[in-house]
Amino acid sequence: MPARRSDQTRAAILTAARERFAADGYERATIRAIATDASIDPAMVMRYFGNKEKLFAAAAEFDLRLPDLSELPRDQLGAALIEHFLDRWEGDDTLMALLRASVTNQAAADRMRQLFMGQLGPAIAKLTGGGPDTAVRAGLVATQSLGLALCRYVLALGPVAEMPRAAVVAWLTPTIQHYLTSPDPTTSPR
Amino acid sequence: MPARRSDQTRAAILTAARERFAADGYERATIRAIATDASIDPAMVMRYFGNKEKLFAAAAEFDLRLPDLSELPRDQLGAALIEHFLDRWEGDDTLMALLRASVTNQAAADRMRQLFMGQLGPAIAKLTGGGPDTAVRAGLVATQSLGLALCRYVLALGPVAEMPRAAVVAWLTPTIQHYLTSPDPTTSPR
DNA sequence: TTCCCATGTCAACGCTTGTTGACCTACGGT
DNA sequence: ACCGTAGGTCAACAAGCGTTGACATGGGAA
Repeated sequence: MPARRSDQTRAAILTAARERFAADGYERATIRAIATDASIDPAMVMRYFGNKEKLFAAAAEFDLRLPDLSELPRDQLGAALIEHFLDRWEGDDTLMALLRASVTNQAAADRMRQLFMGQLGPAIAKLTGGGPDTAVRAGLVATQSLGLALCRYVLALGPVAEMPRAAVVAWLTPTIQHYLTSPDPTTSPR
Repeated sequence: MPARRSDQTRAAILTAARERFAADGYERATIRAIATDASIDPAMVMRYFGNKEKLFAAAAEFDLRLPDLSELPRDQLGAALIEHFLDRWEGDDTLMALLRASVTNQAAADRMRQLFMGQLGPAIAKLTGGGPDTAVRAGLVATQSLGLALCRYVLALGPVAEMPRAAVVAWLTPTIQHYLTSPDPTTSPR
């Protein structure tokens, strides 16, 4: 299939959509604004993507691209995961768009779930051997990762937003490491 | 000042507003829907609260009601804080409304910041003696607490949402304890 | 009773939104 | 040169929004 001339327009729309959804969330990001950013007519967006819902679905496609954790020394898992998350957050607004939208949009929330349960879950399963607590561990990592993103990038909570990247890694490493490798505290309360 | 008859209506509006903001976020929660829930006319909302912005400000008033942490044994701080947060989240939709709105609404984000920096910060300062890392510690506690709320109550991430309260406390206690009492890892890297 | 003000109702406004369909334009194959 | 079609423009639609102002009502003070 030859490269159509319209692919350029499609790409421009997707980029503008990602930026708007990331900055404004699902409902405040208007098709008109996205079209203006992409220097085209709003009707083009409809022609290429059908409706706003499908546009978001296309713009919010994302892959965590998790490295193979089973090849890492066990005590470096936490640091590696955080570094990777920070990498995936910066330089691409897709996760930002996903987070901002997932709070009020059902489809975005679904995709967020799929990201952390369907991608992070299996990656962790390779470490734990697929024990029954695997999903719980993935969920716990999600709470800390998303909480960090929320406070650092969305809410811009002073100290968290200004903290240098190295400090974030230093503080969060033990936490993630704990969720990944500590024995399940609910099976042996003491 | 005698109890006016309208106070009942005001209260009904505020309750309905909190529920709608909590369930739908700021923009999708409409004044018309709130008025219907409160069994009154939309114009009443305007008369009592001026506009949507002020209605939200009134509905989202909140106090963390943090206990005096300095009276607790140092090794029970983490568990006590989590228990308290879970208590404040359940049985009152205000925090839910605040979280859902703060992702797209500036005023809500401001209030969230004020909650965690202006209330949690000072409470932690009484523990650390007000060192320069106090605000950072408060921020870190915020990341884990809000991340938990996001995954458990908003996104309903399977395992995190279904985990019994006791399991949440058991898993998160070491994390919060770490943020509160561990020596700053950035000042002595090794 | 009379009057007044707090309380509440109603219909409409101006605006923005997602979405649609009719229309224009230009270029590549024949 | 012709023409079909991919690509793009334009104006308008219906619906929903926050918000407003004119109008009803009803109970307590005089």
